Amino acid sequence: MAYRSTERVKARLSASRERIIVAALGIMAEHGYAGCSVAAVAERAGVATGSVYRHFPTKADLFAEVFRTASQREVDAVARAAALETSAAEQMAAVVETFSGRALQSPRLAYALLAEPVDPAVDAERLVFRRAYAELIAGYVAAGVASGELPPQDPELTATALVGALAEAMVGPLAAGVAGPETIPALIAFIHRALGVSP
Amino acid sequence: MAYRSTERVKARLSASRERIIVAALGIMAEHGYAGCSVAAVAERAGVATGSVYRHFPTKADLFAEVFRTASQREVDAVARAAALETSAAEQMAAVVETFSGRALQSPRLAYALLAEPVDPAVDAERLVFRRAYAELIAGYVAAGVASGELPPQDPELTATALVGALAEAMVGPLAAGVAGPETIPALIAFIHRALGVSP
DNA sequence: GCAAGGATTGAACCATCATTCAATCCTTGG
DNA sequence: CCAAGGATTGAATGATGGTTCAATCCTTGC
Repeated sequence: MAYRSTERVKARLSASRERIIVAALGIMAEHGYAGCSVAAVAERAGVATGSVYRHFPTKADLFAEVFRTASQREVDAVARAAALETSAAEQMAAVVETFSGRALQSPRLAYALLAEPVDPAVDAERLVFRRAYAELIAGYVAAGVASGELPPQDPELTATALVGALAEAMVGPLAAGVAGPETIPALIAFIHRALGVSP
Repeated sequence: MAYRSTERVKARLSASRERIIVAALGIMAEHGYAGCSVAAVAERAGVATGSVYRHFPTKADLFAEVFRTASQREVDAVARAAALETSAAEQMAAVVETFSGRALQSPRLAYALLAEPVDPAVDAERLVFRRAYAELIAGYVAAGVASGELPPQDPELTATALVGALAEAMVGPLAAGVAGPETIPALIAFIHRALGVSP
């Protein structure tokens, strides 16, 4: 027994794995999911095609993880921004501003995460992403209802519908490349009405 | 010149074409877009694989037309139901009821039309579908704003966001197979709030 | 330095379908 | 009935791109 994987090797392995994920994310942000062949990801990561399969059993598994990582980052950013606010109305305004601001900052990535046609197995990960947003929003809605700031409603349904509204309202601007400056305030107004925020 | 296509032949051709579209729709409704190989469509239509290409230059063109046909049917049904109502509030309630009712009636088809991963060229057709709904709704919203039933708002944005909300709220139930009986009334309540319908 | 065995390579492999096309069948006008 | 030529067939073709694997390289402990 002359070889057993040691810390140094393990570190290199996990660095490779990380580079592959970062490379995949980078290509997604630049060329969308469509540009993400395994060969392209491998080349950008500086490894051979076959090495990708040391770390991920299939391409779908790799991209499930990529989606998970990227999505988590988005949800975290939105949650962080919303947590600075106190009322449900302000929290939701922060959600919209952060979500749209980040999406417009990286439109290609946002489009890939939200709407680009992808492998069905990866698409499933999108549901998780959207549900994470919905959970976040549902929390704010429930608190708002409990405190009397918002009228009685099913927080889950409201949150799900709002996620859909937000995503749909962004797809147009993302395709166009920019959103008119009035889009985001108008969207916030819409969402405030939908929540039943009293004017 | 001993052969020139005659009426009878033209009729047979267009019947074939129609059968192909119907077959494609049927398979979509039963097995989703994923089950729609050209060979499967051809077999169901009772023609050879190659004959499909007498009528459509590519598979994407075939399915663009299939999506267009199916979508138009949906939009028409919704428009017909909404046209029976007079206030924006009632019109939107009719939109939601018709849309969700039909979706839950043919969940597989609804999922394919709304959210299933498809060829990018076909996906583009979905945008048209969603925009058609948005236009329809925008008309009702604009009328409601003009009559003073609804508060001032950008009808296009409201309509787009509502389409997103509606679609998103249906994806869960479509995946689960059924919607709880309270889902639709709750969705109507949400949409009424979002429109600013006074209670 | 060396043998053991894991890590890495990248060209070959292969599965999946969309698409094509040579052969065949049918329809038409004479 | 015939010849012309379009319609139809379905097996072969081909493109794509994920996946594999024999060969090679590296690392480890002695």
